[in-house]
Amino acid sequence: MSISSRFAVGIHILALIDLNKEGTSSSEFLASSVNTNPAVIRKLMGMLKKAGLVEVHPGIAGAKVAKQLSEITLLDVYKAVNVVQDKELFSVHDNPNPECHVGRNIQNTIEPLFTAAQLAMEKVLGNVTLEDVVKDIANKEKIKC
Amino acid sequence: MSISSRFAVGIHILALIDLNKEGTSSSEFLASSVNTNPAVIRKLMGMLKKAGLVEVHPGIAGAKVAKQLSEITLLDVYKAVNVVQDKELFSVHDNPNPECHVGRNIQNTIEPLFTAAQLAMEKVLGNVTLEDVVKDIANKEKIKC
DNA sequence: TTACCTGTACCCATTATAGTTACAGGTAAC
DNA sequence: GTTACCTGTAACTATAATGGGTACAGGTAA
Repeated sequence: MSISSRFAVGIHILALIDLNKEGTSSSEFLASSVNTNPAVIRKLMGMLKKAGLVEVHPGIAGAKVAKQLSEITLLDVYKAVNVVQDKELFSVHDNPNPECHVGRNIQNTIEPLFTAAQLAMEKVLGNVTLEDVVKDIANKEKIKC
Repeated sequence: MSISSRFAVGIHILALIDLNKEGTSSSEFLASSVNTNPAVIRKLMGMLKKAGLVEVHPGIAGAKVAKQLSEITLLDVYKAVNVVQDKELFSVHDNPNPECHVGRNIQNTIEPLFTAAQLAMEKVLGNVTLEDVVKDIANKEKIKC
C-alpha cells in the first residue's frame, strides 16, 4: 500500500510553476517535467484549483500559484489532491461479530488510536511549506551546477 | 487509499486469543469473531508467527500469544502484517525529467519529508501496547454489559 | 484409521491508480 | 470570424492490491 503519487506530483507542479514565474506553465510544460501525460496534469490542476492553491483559466495557457509559497503547507496540498480521507488512513474491518466481546468493541477501541497516528503524520506535513521545498531545490542546484 | 485492514484484524486476533486464554483459538473461532474466512486468518497468523508474536503449530488447534501483551506494541503488529513498507507510505513518481531544475531534485527533496511524516505516525503506534487495547475492551464490557 | 487442524496454492470480484485518447468549449491573435 | 491553441472532462485501458473463497497436502491426536 502506498499513498498515491498525486501528492508528490502536486508538490512538484506547484514548485515548478513558482520557479517558472517568467515562463508559461501550460499543462504540457508541466507534464514534460513530471514525465506524464498533460491530461493527468490537468486533472490534478482541477483539484489544486478547487482548493484555491492555483489559478488556471480555460483557454488561457499557464497556471499561477494563488498564494505565497510560505502560506502553503504540504498538508494543504495533501488535502487538495485527496489522497487520504479524514480518519481513513487506516481501515478497519466492518462486520466483526457483535456476539463476541472483542468483536463488538474492537472498532471503537481502535479508531481513536488510528486517528491519532494519522493526525501525527499530518501534523508533520503541516509544518513544511512549499517555500521550504523550493528553497531546498534552489540550494541543491547551486551546489550541483 | 487506505492501509489494509489486515492491521486491524491482526490487533483483533491477538486481543481475542488473549481474552480466550481458557478456550481454544482455532482459525475458525477467530474467523467467526472477525467475520471472515478461516483461510484469511491462517494467512495472517503466518505473518504474526513469522514476527514471533504468536505460537501456532500445524495439526494442533489453537494459537497462543508468544509474549506478554504489554511487550507488544501496535507498531509490532503493523510491521508484522506488512501493510506498509519502510519509507514507502508515500509514493513518489519515478521518472521526472532530469533536464528540469525541479525534475532532477524533487525526489531527493521530498523523500526525507515523507519519511519524517511516516515515522511520526509509526511512533504513535509504538506507544500503544496490546495490553492497552485489551484493557480498553474490558472496560467497555463492564460498562455496557 | 479417522477426524480435525494448519499451511498454502490457486482463483475470483472489486477497487484504485496511472495513463491514454478524444473532444467540447474558452480565448486570443490574425 | 476564422484559426490555433489552450483547459476541462469523459471514456477507456492496463496493472496491481485487497479481501474473499475453494481445495488440498501434510501434521497431530484420539
